[in-house]
Amino acid sequence: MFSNSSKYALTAVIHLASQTDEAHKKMVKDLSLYTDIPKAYLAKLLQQLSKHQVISATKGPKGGYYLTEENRKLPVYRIIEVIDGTHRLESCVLGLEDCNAENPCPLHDLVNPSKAILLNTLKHMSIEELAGKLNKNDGFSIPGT
Amino acid sequence: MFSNSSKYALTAVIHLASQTDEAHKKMVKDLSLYTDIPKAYLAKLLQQLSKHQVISATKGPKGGYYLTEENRKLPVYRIIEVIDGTHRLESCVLGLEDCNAENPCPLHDLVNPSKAILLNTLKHMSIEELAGKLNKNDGFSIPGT
DNA sequence: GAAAAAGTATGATAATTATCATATTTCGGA
DNA sequence: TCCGAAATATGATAATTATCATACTTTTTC
Ligand code: FES
Ligand code: FES
Repeated sequence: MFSNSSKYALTAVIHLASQTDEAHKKMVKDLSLYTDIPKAYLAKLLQQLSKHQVISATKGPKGGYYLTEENRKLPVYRIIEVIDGTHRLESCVLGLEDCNAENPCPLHDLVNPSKAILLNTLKHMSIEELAGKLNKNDGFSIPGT
Repeated sequence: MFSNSSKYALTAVIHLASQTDEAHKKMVKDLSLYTDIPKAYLAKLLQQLSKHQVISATKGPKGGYYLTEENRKLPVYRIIEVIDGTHRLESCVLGLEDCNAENPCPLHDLVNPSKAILLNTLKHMSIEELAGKLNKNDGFSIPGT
Protein backbone atom coordinates (compact mmCIF):
# COMPACT_ATOMS: atom_id res chain seq x y z
CA MET A 1 0.00 0.00 0.00
CA PHE A 2 2.66 2.48 1.08
CA SER A 3 6.24 2.20 -0.12
CA ASN A 4 8.88 0.88 2.18
CA SER A 5 10.30 4.36 2.45
CA SER A 6 6.96 5.79 3.49
CA LYS A 7 6.49 3.09 6.09
CA TYR A 8 9.83 3.96 7.57
CA ALA A 9 9.14 7.67 7.45
CA LEU A 10 5.75 7.27 9.08
CA THR A 11 7.15 5.08 11.80
CA ALA A 12 9.96 7.50 12.51
CA VAL A 13 7.75 10.56 12.61
CA ILE A 14 5.32 8.82 14.93
CA HIS A 15 8.26 8.21 17.25
CA LEU A 16 9.32 11.80 17.03
CA ALA A 17 5.77 12.92 17.72
CA SER A 18 5.47 10.94 20.90
CA GLN A 19 8.97 11.42 22.25
CA THR A 20 10.42 14.75 21.19
CA ASP A 21 9.94 18.51 21.31
CA GLU A 22 12.22 21.55 21.12
CA ALA A 23 13.87 20.51 24.35
CA HIS A 24 14.09 16.74 23.78
CA LYS A 25 15.65 15.75 20.49
CA LYS A 26 16.48 12.36 19.06
CA MET A 27 19.52 11.35 17.03
CA VAL A 28 19.09 9.11 13.99
CA LYS A 29 21.22 6.53 15.74
CA ASP A 30 18.68 6.17 18.52
CA LEU A 31 15.67 6.32 16.24
CA SER A 32 17.26 3.61 14.17
CA LEU A 33 17.74 1.45 17.23
CA TYR A 34 14.18 1.83 18.46
CA THR A 35 12.55 1.32 15.11
CA ASP A 36 14.85 -1.28 13.54
CA ILE A 37 15.16 0.88 10.45
CA PRO A 38 18.63 0.81 8.85
CA LYS A 39 20.49 3.88 10.11
CA ALA A 40 21.81 5.29 6.83
CA TYR A 41 18.50 4.76 5.07
CA LEU A 42 16.58 6.39 7.88
CA ALA A 43 19.02 9.30 7.85
CA LYS A 44 18.27 9.94 4.21
CA LEU A 45 14.53 9.89 4.81
CA LEU A 46 14.78 12.24 7.77
CA GLN A 47 16.89 14.59 5.72
CA GLN A 48 14.18 14.76 3.09
CA LEU A 49 11.49 15.36 5.69
CA SER A 50 13.63 18.02 7.33
CA LYS A 51 14.35 19.77 4.04
CA HIS A 52 10.61 19.98 3.43
CA GLN A 53 9.94 21.24 6.95
CA VAL A 54 7.89 18.25 7.95
CA ILE A 55 10.24 17.65 10.86
CA SER A 56 12.85 19.86 12.51
CA ALA A 57 16.53 19.34 13.14
CA THR A 58 19.54 20.98 14.75
CA LYS A 59 23.11 20.07 13.98
CA GLY A 60 26.04 19.63 16.28
CA PRO A 61 26.28 18.20 19.77
CA LYS A 62 22.99 18.10 21.65
CA GLY A 63 21.38 18.27 18.25
CA GLY A 64 18.95 15.85 16.68
CA TYR A 65 15.51 15.62 15.16
CA TYR A 66 12.32 16.77 16.79
CA LEU A 67 8.83 18.08 16.08
CA THR A 68 7.68 21.64 16.66
CA GLU A 69 4.07 22.63 17.16
CA GLU A 70 4.06 23.66 13.51
CA ASN A 71 5.27 20.25 12.47
CA ARG A 72 2.60 18.55 14.54
CA LYS A 73 -0.19 20.40 12.80
CA LEU A 74 0.71 18.94 9.42
CA PRO A 75 -1.49 16.20 8.05
CA VAL A 76 -0.12 12.68 8.12
CA TYR A 77 -0.43 12.71 4.35
CA ARG A 78 2.38 15.29 4.12
CA ILE A 79 4.88 12.62 5.14
CA ILE A 80 3.83 10.36 2.32
CA GLU A 81 3.70 13.27 -0.09
CA VAL A 82 7.33 14.17 0.58
CA ILE A 83 8.65 10.64 0.47
CA ASP A 84 6.59 8.98 -2.26
CA GLY A 85 5.00 11.89 -4.01
CA THR A 86 1.31 12.12 -4.62
CA HIS A 87 0.99 9.87 -7.66
CA ARG A 88 1.29 6.50 -6.00
CA LEU A 89 -1.83 6.87 -3.87
CA GLU A 90 -3.92 9.15 -6.03
CA SER A 91 -3.52 7.64 -9.45
CA CYS A 92 -5.83 5.18 -11.15
CA VAL A 93 -5.30 1.65 -9.89
CA LEU A 94 -5.13 0.38 -13.45
CA GLY A 95 -2.80 3.10 -14.69
CA LEU A 96 -5.11 5.50 -16.55
CA GLU A 97 -3.61 8.95 -16.75
CA ASP A 98 -5.98 10.51 -14.30
CA CYS A 99 -8.55 8.90 -12.10
CA ASN A 100 -11.91 10.60 -12.25
CA ALA A 101 -15.57 9.74 -12.40
CA GLU A 102 -16.03 11.02 -15.96
CA ASN A 103 -13.59 8.58 -17.48
CA PRO A 104 -13.37 5.78 -14.95
CA CYS A 105 -11.51 2.51 -15.46
CA PRO A 106 -13.36 -0.75 -14.80
CA LEU A 107 -12.13 -0.87 -11.22
CA HIS A 108 -12.83 2.75 -10.38
CA ASP A 109 -16.22 2.23 -8.79
CA LEU A 110 -14.93 -0.84 -7.04
CA VAL A 111 -11.94 0.67 -5.28
CA ASN A 112 -12.69 4.35 -5.16
CA PRO A 113 -14.96 4.45 -2.14
CA SER A 114 -12.29 2.94 0.09
CA LYS A 115 -9.53 4.87 -1.61
CA ALA A 116 -11.39 8.11 -1.00
CA ILE A 117 -11.89 7.29 2.67
CA LEU A 118 -8.23 6.47 3.08
CA LEU A 119 -7.00 9.63 1.40
CA ASN A 120 -9.48 11.75 3.25
CA THR A 121 -8.37 10.34 6.55
CA LEU A 122 -4.69 10.79 5.81
CA LYS A 123 -5.20 14.32 4.63
CA HIS A 124 -7.36 15.43 7.53
CA MET A 125 -5.72 13.80 10.51
CA SER A 126 -2.74 15.74 11.79
CA ILE A 127 0.43 14.18 13.11
CA GLU A 128 -0.53 15.57 16.48
CA GLU A 129 -3.93 13.90 16.49
CA LEU A 130 -2.38 10.62 15.51
CA ALA A 131 0.18 10.88 18.28
CA GLY A 132 -2.59 11.71 20.71
CA LYS A 133 -4.03 8.24 20.35
CA LEU A 134 -0.63 6.77 21.06
CA ASN A 135 0.00 8.74 24.20
CA LYS A 136 -3.19 7.45 25.68
CA ASN A 137 -1.34 4.18 25.58
CA ASP A 138 -4.43 2.36 24.49
CA GLY A 139 -2.77 -0.62 23.00
CA PHE A 140 -0.93 0.73 20.01
CA SER A 141 2.44 -0.70 19.23
CA ILE A 142 5.25 0.67 17.14
CA PRO A 143 7.26 -1.53 14.79
CA GLY A 144 10.58 -2.39 16.27
CA THR A 145 9.56 -2.24 19.90
CA MET B 1 -1.72 0.43 -4.42
CA PHE B 2 -1.44 -2.62 -6.66
CA SER B 3 1.86 -3.63 -8.23
CA ASN B 4 2.49 -2.92 -11.85
CA SER B 5 2.15 -6.61 -12.58
CA SER B 6 -1.23 -6.77 -10.91
CA LYS B 7 -2.45 -3.76 -12.82
CA TYR B 8 -1.47 -5.44 -16.05
CA ALA B 9 -3.04 -8.73 -15.03
CA LEU B 10 -6.29 -7.06 -13.99
CA THR B 11 -6.48 -5.09 -17.19
CA ALA B 12 -5.83 -8.17 -19.30
CA VAL B 13 -8.36 -10.33 -17.50
CA ILE B 14 -11.00 -7.62 -17.77
CA HIS B 15 -10.39 -7.66 -21.51
CA LEU B 16 -10.67 -11.40 -21.62
CA ALA B 17 -13.87 -11.26 -19.59
CA SER B 18 -15.57 -8.88 -21.96
CA GLN B 19 -14.28 -10.25 -25.24
CA THR B 20 -13.66 -13.98 -25.03
CA ASP B 21 -15.24 -17.34 -24.33
CA GLU B 22 -14.57 -20.95 -25.36
CA ALA B 23 -15.30 -20.04 -28.96
CA HIS B 24 -13.59 -16.67 -29.14
CA LYS B 25 -10.01 -16.64 -27.90
CA LYS B 26 -7.43 -13.91 -27.84
CA MET B 27 -3.70 -14.15 -28.52
CA VAL B 28 -1.22 -12.34 -26.31
CA LYS B 29 -0.15 -10.34 -29.34
CA ASP B 30 -3.61 -8.83 -29.70
CA LEU B 31 -4.14 -8.34 -25.99
CA SER B 32 -0.82 -6.58 -25.88
CA LEU B 33 -1.85 -4.30 -28.70
CA TYR B 34 -5.21 -3.39 -27.17
CA THR B 35 -3.87 -2.82 -23.69
CA ASP B 36 -0.46 -1.30 -24.40
CA ILE B 37 1.13 -3.84 -22.09
CA PRO B 38 4.57 -5.08 -23.27
CA LYS B 39 3.99 -8.37 -25.04
CA ALA B 40 6.61 -10.55 -23.38
CA TYR B 41 5.75 -9.24 -19.95
CA LEU B 42 2.07 -9.79 -20.50
CA ALA B 43 2.81 -13.30 -21.75
CA LYS B 44 4.52 -14.15 -18.51
CA LEU B 45 1.64 -12.84 -16.45
CA LEU B 46 -0.94 -14.74 -18.49
CA GLN B 47 1.13 -17.89 -18.13
CA GLN B 48 1.01 -17.54 -14.37
CA LEU B 49 -2.71 -16.93 -14.37
CA SER B 50 -3.23 -19.88 -16.68
CA LYS B 51 -1.09 -22.17 -14.55
CA HIS B 52 -3.27 -21.28 -11.56
CA GLN B 53 -6.47 -21.79 -13.52
CA VAL B 54 -7.57 -18.20 -13.24
CA ILE B 55 -7.76 -18.01 -17.01
CA SER B 56 -7.81 -20.69 -19.72
CA ALA B 57 -5.60 -21.28 -22.72
CA THR B 58 -5.20 -23.55 -25.71
CA LYS B 59 -2.02 -23.93 -27.71
CA GLY B 60 -1.46 -24.07 -31.41
CA PRO B 61 -3.16 -22.31 -34.27
CA LYS B 62 -6.63 -21.00 -33.44
CA GLY B 63 -5.47 -21.10 -29.85
CA GLY B 64 -5.26 -18.29 -27.34
CA TYR B 65 -6.47 -17.20 -23.95
CA TYR B 66 -10.08 -17.05 -22.84
CA LEU B 67 -12.34 -17.28 -19.82
CA THR B 68 -14.62 -20.17 -19.03
CA GLU B 69 -17.70 -19.93 -16.84
CA GLU B 70 -15.57 -21.37 -14.06
CA ASN B 71 -12.98 -18.66 -14.52
CA ARG B 72 -15.61 -15.98 -14.44
CA LYS B 73 -16.91 -17.06 -11.07
CA LEU B 74 -13.55 -16.40 -9.38
CA PRO B 75 -13.25 -13.32 -7.23
CA VAL B 76 -11.27 -10.44 -8.65
CA TYR B 77 -8.96 -10.85 -5.70
CA ARG B 78 -7.72 -14.17 -7.10
CA ILE B 79 -5.90 -12.34 -9.86
CA ILE B 80 -3.98 -10.24 -7.38
CA GLU B 81 -3.36 -13.24 -5.17
CA VAL B 82 -1.69 -15.16 -7.99
CA ILE B 83 0.41 -12.27 -9.24
CA ASP B 84 1.40 -10.41 -6.07
CA GLY B 85 0.57 -12.87 -3.36
CA THR B 86 -1.55 -11.99 -0.39
CA HIS B 87 1.00 -10.16 1.73
CA ARG B 88 1.16 -6.86 -0.10
CA LEU B 89 -2.48 -5.96 0.48
CA GLU B 90 -3.16 -7.71 3.77
CA SER B 91 -0.09 -6.85 5.79
CA CYS B 92 0.28 -4.04 8.28
CA VAL B 93 0.89 -0.73 6.54
CA LEU B 94 3.81 -0.02 8.85
CA GLY B 95 5.36 -3.47 8.56
CA LEU B 96 4.30 -5.24 11.77
CA GLU B 97 4.36 -8.98 11.36
CA ASP B 98 0.63 -9.39 11.35
CA CYS B 99 -2.06 -6.79 11.26
CA ASN B 100 -4.74 -7.34 13.86
CA ALA B 101 -6.83 -5.38 16.32
CA GLU B 102 -5.15 -6.88 19.38
CA ASN B 103 -1.70 -5.56 18.54
CA PRO B 104 -2.38 -2.68 16.19
CA CYS B 105 0.22 -0.27 14.89
CA PRO B 106 -0.43 3.46 15.24
CA LEU B 107 -1.98 3.65 11.80
CA HIS B 108 -4.15 0.56 12.10
CA ASP B 109 -7.32 2.34 13.18
CA LEU B 110 -6.67 5.03 10.63
CA VAL B 111 -6.33 2.88 7.53
CA ASN B 112 -8.09 -0.32 8.41
CA PRO B 113 -11.67 0.70 7.75
CA SER B 114 -10.91 1.55 4.15
CA LYS B 115 -8.51 -1.36 3.76
CA ALA B 116 -11.21 -3.73 4.99
CA ILE B 117 -13.76 -2.35 2.58
CA LEU B 118 -11.34 -2.67 -0.31
CA LEU B 119 -10.37 -6.25 0.49
CA ASN B 120 -13.95 -7.24 1.09
CA THR B 121 -14.98 -5.83 -2.26
CA LEU B 122 -12.16 -7.50 -4.14
CA LYS B 123 -12.83 -10.83 -2.48
CA HIS B 124 -16.58 -10.82 -3.01
CA MET B 125 -16.97 -9.41 -6.48
CA SER B 126 -16.45 -12.00 -9.19
CA ILE B 127 -14.73 -11.35 -12.48
CA GLU B 128 -18.09 -11.93 -14.12
CA GLU B 129 -19.83 -9.30 -12.04
CA LEU B 130 -17.10 -6.82 -12.77
CA ALA B 131 -17.33 -7.52 -16.49
CA GLY B 132 -21.09 -7.13 -16.28
CA LYS B 133 -20.72 -3.46 -15.49
CA LEU B 134 -18.45 -3.06 -18.48
CA ASN B 135 -20.76 -4.73 -20.96
CA LYS B 136 -23.53 -2.38 -20.04
CA ASN B 137 -21.26 0.15 -21.65
CA ASP B 138 -21.98 2.68 -18.97
CA GLY B 139 -18.92 4.79 -19.41
CA PHE B 140 -16.11 2.57 -18.30
CA SER B 141 -12.86 2.76 -20.18
CA ILE B 142 -10.01 0.33 -20.40
CA PRO B 143 -6.38 1.46 -20.30
CA GLY B 144 -4.88 1.38 -23.73
CA THR B 145 -8.05 1.93 -25.67
C1' DG C 1 3.65 -36.11 -41.17
C1' DA C 2 5.82 -31.64 -41.87
C1' DA C 3 5.24 -26.74 -41.14
C1' DA C 4 3.54 -22.97 -38.90
C1' DA C 5 0.94 -20.97 -35.06
C1' DA C 6 0.01 -20.63 -30.85
C1' DG C 7 1.12 -21.07 -25.54
C1' DT C 8 5.09 -22.59 -22.01
C1' DA C 9 9.54 -22.50 -19.73
C1' DT C 10 13.58 -20.35 -18.63
C1' DG C 11 16.92 -17.10 -18.41
C1' DA C 12 19.14 -12.36 -19.54
C1' DT C 13 19.03 -7.32 -19.27
C1' DA C 14 17.36 -2.81 -17.64
C1' DA C 15 15.21 0.19 -14.32
C1' DT C 16 13.90 1.17 -9.93
C1' DT C 17 14.14 0.92 -5.05
C1' DA C 18 16.47 -0.25 -0.84
C1' DT C 19 20.66 -0.13 1.49
C1' DC C 20 25.37 1.21 2.66
C1' DA C 21 29.41 4.34 2.91
C1' DT C 22 31.89 8.54 3.22
C1' DA C 23 33.11 13.23 2.99
C1' DT C 24 31.23 17.94 4.36
C1' DT C 25 29.03 21.40 7.23
C1' DT C 26 27.42 23.30 11.50
C1' DC C 27 27.34 23.86 16.24
C1' DG C 28 28.32 23.33 21.37
C1' DG C 29 31.63 22.89 24.85
C1' DA C 30 36.36 22.44 26.89
C1' DT D 1 39.65 28.59 19.20
C1' DC D 2 39.85 23.92 18.49
C1' DC D 3 37.69 19.25 18.87
C1' DG D 4 34.10 16.27 18.50
C1' DA D 5 29.17 15.49 17.86
C1' DA D 6 25.60 15.86 15.27
C1' DA D 7 22.93 16.67 10.68
C1' DT D 8 23.65 17.21 5.39
C1' DA D 9 25.10 16.07 0.77
C1' DT D 10 26.46 12.93 -2.46
C1' DG D 11 27.51 8.84 -4.44
C1' DA D 12 28.21 3.55 -4.53
C1' DT D 13 26.34 -1.10 -4.02
C1' DA D 14 22.69 -4.63 -3.54
C1' DA D 15 18.08 -6.37 -4.13
C1' DT D 16 13.91 -6.33 -6.33
C1' DT D 17 10.88 -5.54 -10.09
C1' DA D 18 9.97 -4.67 -14.88
C1' DT D 19 11.16 -5.82 -19.37
C1' DC D 20 13.13 -8.40 -23.21
C1' DA D 21 14.70 -12.58 -25.71
C1' DT D 22 14.86 -17.26 -27.04
C1' DA D 23 14.37 -22.07 -27.15
C1' DC D 24 10.68 -25.72 -26.39
C1' DT D 25 6.06 -27.99 -26.69
C1' DT D 26 1.50 -28.71 -28.39
C1' DT D 27 -1.96 -28.50 -32.02
C1' DT D 28 -4.13 -27.33 -36.31
C1' DT D 29 -3.92 -27.57 -41.27
C1' DC D 30 -2.27 -28.92 -45.68
S1 FES E 1 -10.01 5.62 -13.13
FE1 FES E 1 -9.03 3.83 -12.45
S2 FES E 1 -9.31 3.98 -10.32
FE2 FES E 1 -10.28 5.78 -10.99
S1 FES F 1 -1.35 -3.42 12.58
FE1 FES F 1 -0.57 -1.93 11.19
S2 FES F 1 -2.24 -1.73 9.85
FE2 FES F 1 -2.99 -3.19 11.24
